[in-house]
Amino acid sequence: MTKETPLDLLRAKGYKITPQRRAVLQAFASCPPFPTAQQLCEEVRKQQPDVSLDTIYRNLSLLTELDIVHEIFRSSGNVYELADATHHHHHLVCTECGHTECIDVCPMTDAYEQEAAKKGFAITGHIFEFYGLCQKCQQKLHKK
Amino acid sequence: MTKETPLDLLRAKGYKITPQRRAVLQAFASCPPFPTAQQLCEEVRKQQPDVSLDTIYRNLSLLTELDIVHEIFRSSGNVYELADATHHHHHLVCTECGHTECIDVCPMTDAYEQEAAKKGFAITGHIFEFYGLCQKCQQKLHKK
DNA sequence: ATTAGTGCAAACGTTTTGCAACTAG
DNA sequence: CTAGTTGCAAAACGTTTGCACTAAT
Repeated sequence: MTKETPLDLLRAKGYKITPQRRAVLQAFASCPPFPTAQQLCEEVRKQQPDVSLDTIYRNLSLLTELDIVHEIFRSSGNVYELADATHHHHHLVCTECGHTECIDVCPMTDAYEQEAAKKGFAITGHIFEFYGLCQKCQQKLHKK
Repeated sequence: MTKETPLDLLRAKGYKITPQRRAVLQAFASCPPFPTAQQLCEEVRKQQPDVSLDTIYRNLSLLTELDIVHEIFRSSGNVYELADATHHHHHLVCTECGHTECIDVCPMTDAYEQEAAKKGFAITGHIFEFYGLCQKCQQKLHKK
């Protein structure tokens, strides 16, 4: 029942703990929710001005592979969230401004797994996202 | 109860019916399901060799805006589907090869709308996608 | 010492843009 | 006629790659 930290997991898999890697993980705490690679990079650069954006990308893709972070596709660049910190949830995304909030519901059931299995699919994950207009954007559009 | 065709809708909104636009709409029929802009372009070029890819993009974005087609984000380039032809459904996507199938279930309920409304969101749409491995890719990975 | 990780620069693929020419209504 | 549409070329954007150098183990 010991909780494995991201760093433990990296070590366990034989990856090195570099200052850059530490910083990427920490950056999530001080970034807006669902940061882009860019935003994370800017955050990391406050501590380590010389990190390169590609290092951020490389680490994000490693962390995604290890399921330490989740990568969420957006038409205008992907965003990330720390996996372990958050319990399972889904998102409300404003189609105007991109503002994102979490919503504590999940429709996933065994029935879907079975439905998928009929087609030969083994489900490993799912996304359920709502698109709409946040309050601000509703007002803005109303005035026009 | 008259069914509005995509062309009617375009006309009604004051957009012109160009050969390129017709061809894009037709291309969906002869393309693999969930084509990319590239694939649609190649299909259109069989009839009209000189269409430019940007015209395809411009039309897809217009058609998406009018909800005639749906744009689905993928990390490796977005894909499209004709909205009207298909009843409401969701997708199974293979994370290895990208193979996509439809699944005839939808968990959307009023309860979600209300939950979202509490946070000031007006929901306009949603996506529910399952990720996993298709049969082929399961076998392939098993052999390794 | 060894292997993994880094920064740099350049490349990549998708999508968007400005513009002058064209065309459907 | 004329507003909307096109093709072209170039750019923008997020992301990935090859390489020689550096650093964690």
